[in-house]
Amino acid sequence: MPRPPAVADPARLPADLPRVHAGIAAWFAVHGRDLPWRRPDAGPWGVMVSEYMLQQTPVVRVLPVWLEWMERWPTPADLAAEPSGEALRAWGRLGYPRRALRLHAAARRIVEDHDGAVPERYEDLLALPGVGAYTAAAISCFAFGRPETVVDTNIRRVHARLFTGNALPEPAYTAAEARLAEALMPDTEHDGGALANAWNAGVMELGALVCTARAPRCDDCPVRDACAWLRAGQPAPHYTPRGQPWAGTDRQVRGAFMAALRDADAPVGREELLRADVVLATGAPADQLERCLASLLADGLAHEGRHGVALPH
DNA sequence: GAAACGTGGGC
DNA sequence: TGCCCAAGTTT
Repeated sequence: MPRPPAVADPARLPADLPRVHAGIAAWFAVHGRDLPWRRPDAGPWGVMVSEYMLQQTPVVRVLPVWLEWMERWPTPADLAAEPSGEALRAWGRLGYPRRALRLHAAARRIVEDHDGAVPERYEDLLALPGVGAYTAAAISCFAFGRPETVVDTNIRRVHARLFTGNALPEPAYTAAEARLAEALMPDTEHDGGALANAWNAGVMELGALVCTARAPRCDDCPVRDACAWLRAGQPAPHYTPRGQPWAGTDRQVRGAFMAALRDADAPVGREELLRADVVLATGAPADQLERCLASLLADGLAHEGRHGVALPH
């Protein structure tokens, strides 16, 4: 079986790639947001917490929760010393609460296996619960300046437009995209990772602020002259049918149970929990309520003891 | 590889 | 109003 080429076809890279690098770096230096986890005093743990919270959740909703977390748990050991239920409660309504559970588990792993310090290496980060390819690269690069190739949804969209000429990337991440992303990384052998950090962060920020999914602000783009999508006349995206509706789903019902448990300061009797206002508001039938509660218990997002159901210990 | 997994805001 | 989207990971 032939190996794929190590880098993207050089013919597909723009001849003025260095100019693109410089343009985005300069734009980022001026327009990049002053987010607290980008400040030097945030530290690796601050970066790590932000990356978990930002998985599928917008910056504006993460900001206040991140500030609370960093004040309350300034180190992995501080979080590791708490019951997991405290992490779930402090997670609030960020969504996908298993991220809080995994971040708590990762903090305990860091204390046990890494002497309480967030690991620097991609492979060590990848081994932590809740850390996938994106998050491992992001922490390694943004917290430690390592030249890892970071690819998130913003970066995929910028690449699709700037270099491939498509309005949006395909739903599934392809090997060709990964090769392109690798090939685009600036040569960072001798600069301590500063170029890689600026490139990854700059492209991501460009995607978040200018090269947005809908209504991109191309007039404000520092690399519009090099954009394959603009050159092609901004062809419209072809939307692929999306996932299930929200109303009536297990996700809605599970979310309602978690909201009820977060608001309770003591275990709630099973019958009382099933009749909580937020739970009843879902209009879900009894069998669905039972199934969802059972799944939350199985996932470790809730715990049932003698006195009722509560967030886990 | 598809499907599941929360929540809220924008157009 | 409904559909789309938001710094993904896991099974």
